[in-house]
Amino acid sequence: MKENISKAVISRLPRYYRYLSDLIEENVDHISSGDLAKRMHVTASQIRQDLNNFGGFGQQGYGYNISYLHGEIGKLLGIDRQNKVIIIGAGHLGQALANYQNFSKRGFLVKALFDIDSRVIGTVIRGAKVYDLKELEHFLRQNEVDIAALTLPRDQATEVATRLVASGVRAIWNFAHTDLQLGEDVLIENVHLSESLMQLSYRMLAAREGSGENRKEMRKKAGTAHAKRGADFGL
Amino acid sequence: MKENISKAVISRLPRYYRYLSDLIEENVDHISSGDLAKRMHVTASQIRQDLNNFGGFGQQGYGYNISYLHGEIGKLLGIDRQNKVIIIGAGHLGQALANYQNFSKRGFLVKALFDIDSRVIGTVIRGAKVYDLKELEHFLRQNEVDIAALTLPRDQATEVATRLVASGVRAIWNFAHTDLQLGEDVLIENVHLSESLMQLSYRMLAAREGSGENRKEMRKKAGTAHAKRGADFGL
DNA sequence: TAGATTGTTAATCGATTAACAATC
DNA sequence: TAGATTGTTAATCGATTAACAATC
Repeated sequence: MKENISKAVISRLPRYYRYLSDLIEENVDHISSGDLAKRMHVTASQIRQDLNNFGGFGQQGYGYNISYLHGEIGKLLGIDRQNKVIIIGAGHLGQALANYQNFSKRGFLVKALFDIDSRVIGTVIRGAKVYDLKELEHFLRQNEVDIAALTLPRDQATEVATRLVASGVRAIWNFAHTDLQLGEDVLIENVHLSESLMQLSYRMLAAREGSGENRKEMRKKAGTAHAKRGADFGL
Repeated sequence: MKENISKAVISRLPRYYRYLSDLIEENVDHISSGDLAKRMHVTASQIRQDLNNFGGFGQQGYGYNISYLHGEIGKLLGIDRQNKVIIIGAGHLGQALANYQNFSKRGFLVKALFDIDSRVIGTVIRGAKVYDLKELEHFLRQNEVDIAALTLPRDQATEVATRLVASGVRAIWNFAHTDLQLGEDVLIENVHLSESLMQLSYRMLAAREGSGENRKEMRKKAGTAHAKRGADFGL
């Protein structure tokens, strides 16, 4: 197994895992890189290169045994074990995560939530209690925690993250719209929802321009704008 | 302005935008690529290359005017206009999105939500009404919609997406854990939360291995495992 | 003007794709 | 065995970084 797997490869592993899960559902027991490539709309070369970063999971003339490969990728992703998660911020997003079935299915267990709002403190969400944020350090002394999800406003994120790290948490799943600058030994995975939405918005504009339409003068509905404005701009 | 901007560049634009917003808050009025690079932990070269895909926004010997550059990137990202959004699935995640202030601040206006659960149908979230999903087509005939966010279970995603596209929606922000296969003219931006979490989980394991520890035998807390197990595995 | 810093070309690095010998 | 398909090397493509002349 290679030492440094590139981020691009890692980002594709969960997708392979998902497609293999689907194939198991369909009772397929093996598949070639070529056939999997067709399903996933990638090249067979990429699949073989990606997998061979971790070992030779296939067999010449046969392809890949699906349940074996599924298991191996699961191990790589740490899905074969339990990961204890706490959620800081029990607003809608925090509650959405706590309720999300896909996580517990993959071994991510929400052990507690934390908030500063007395209206949610003390409530229980899918078996996980919402604590007062003041009790964070106390909780972390008593309980092992692998991952902390930050679903709180940007201006509180840095302070809470610092407290988490001081109490030994080494992996943060950050939904706050800020770049946390913590120690080198702290892993941070960012989910910046508004950035994702802005990328979609960019692509919408680019697509409109690509189709020969003008940006400023355009109506929202592509079809309408086309008819009304197309002639003005050399379409 | 170049024709085809790479996905890598586009994905960095919102981050530039955010840092520029922060600089405006700090009343800084211009900055060199070198200083911005330091703040953002990227290379100055990358910043200059990225920006020059869209035009020469800077000035030799001076740097970049922040409010001008901020405005230009905003235009590129489509933040200077209103984008009408509907949300399909008024569960926790859908409600989290509907409540998210950052979106409306950037011109993304939630016009309506849709659900099949009679307990939420008819309620109003930040001024947006929750409709019965049956009324989707009727709503889309009466109202312009730029973006539909899909926050519903995986097994309903494809069907709803097909209906959206049939009714003219051309941009989908997909939170369902599946790859939607729609027409070439339909833009899809995926947010696969569980894949993000799995990547974090992968990196946790990789970090542990990198520090010379054994995976199977290890305790959860790195410090403890180190002391207890380090000697066993050639540390 | 002199100094600073951009815009842009060239060099490097990394990731993807193609090709094919190895082998099941 | 013959055919299929992997694992892996080589070729290509693209993205990042370095360098520097242009210029404010």
